[in-house]
Amino acid sequence: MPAPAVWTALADPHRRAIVALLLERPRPVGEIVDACGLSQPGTSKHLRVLREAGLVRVEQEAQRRVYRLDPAPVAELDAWLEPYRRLWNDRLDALGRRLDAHAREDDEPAKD
Amino acid sequence: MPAPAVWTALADPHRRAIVALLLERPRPVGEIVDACGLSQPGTSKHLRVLREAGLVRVEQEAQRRVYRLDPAPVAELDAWLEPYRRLWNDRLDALGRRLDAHAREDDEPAKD
DNA sequence: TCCTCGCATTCCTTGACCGGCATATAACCC
DNA sequence: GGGTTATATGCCGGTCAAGGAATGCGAGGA
Repeated sequence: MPAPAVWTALADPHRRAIVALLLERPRPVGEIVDACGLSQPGTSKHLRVLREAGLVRVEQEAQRRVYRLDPAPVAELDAWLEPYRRLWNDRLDALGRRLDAHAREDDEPAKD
Repeated sequence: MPAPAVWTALADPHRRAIVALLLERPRPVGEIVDACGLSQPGTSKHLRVLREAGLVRVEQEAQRRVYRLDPAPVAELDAWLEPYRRLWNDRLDALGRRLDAHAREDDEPAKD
């Protein structure tokens, strides 16, 4: 169960964009500012939210601060999804069974 | 890429609770009201948000309305997570490689 | 037909969040 | 030390969401 802060952090499109940027590689703030077309203070505040949610980590590198994605909370999201995967796996299984059935009786008229 | 509405819908803890309830089985509104300890109108409004995000579907059954989880948006969430899985899979792979290396040179002194 | 049950919608108030601006802070360079 | 670069924080106005109370509305039952 991901921390609620993770959900609220990812609820904002700008922050999801930032997370996507950091997926490619770690970046200093200035680069993020340029990429997400927001003011520097605004970007910094979003980074704060992501930081406090544990989604990103900062590393001070000379006068710049490099932000890096932390995999753990995203992994928790993945774990949260786990029980839901049954939903569409069951559907695929059922579809597979019906396809198998059709293959075995492939010269009978369709009954569906 | 899940619709933004899916993210905002799941950002609320009450709505996540409702989704978890509907994961077990479809339920009429009254049951959801009892379970999530919220007023009936409040619950109904949350259900509306979930409905408009496509996360749930309603089926009128006599005088009751039965809500049922729709797998598609959750599957989109799963797809969104896909590129991020590399993050912790890479870590596991690296760990695995190091374990293999240790196994192969298991009488040499550790160099890490 | 009237009444009741189950649910949705509306109005309202409060609180949270978003974005911009101005400003503080900290590290580096001269 | 003074100035510059890079980032964070505080304040403010606008917007939007959440929860409660009252109400609307359709389906069934007497």
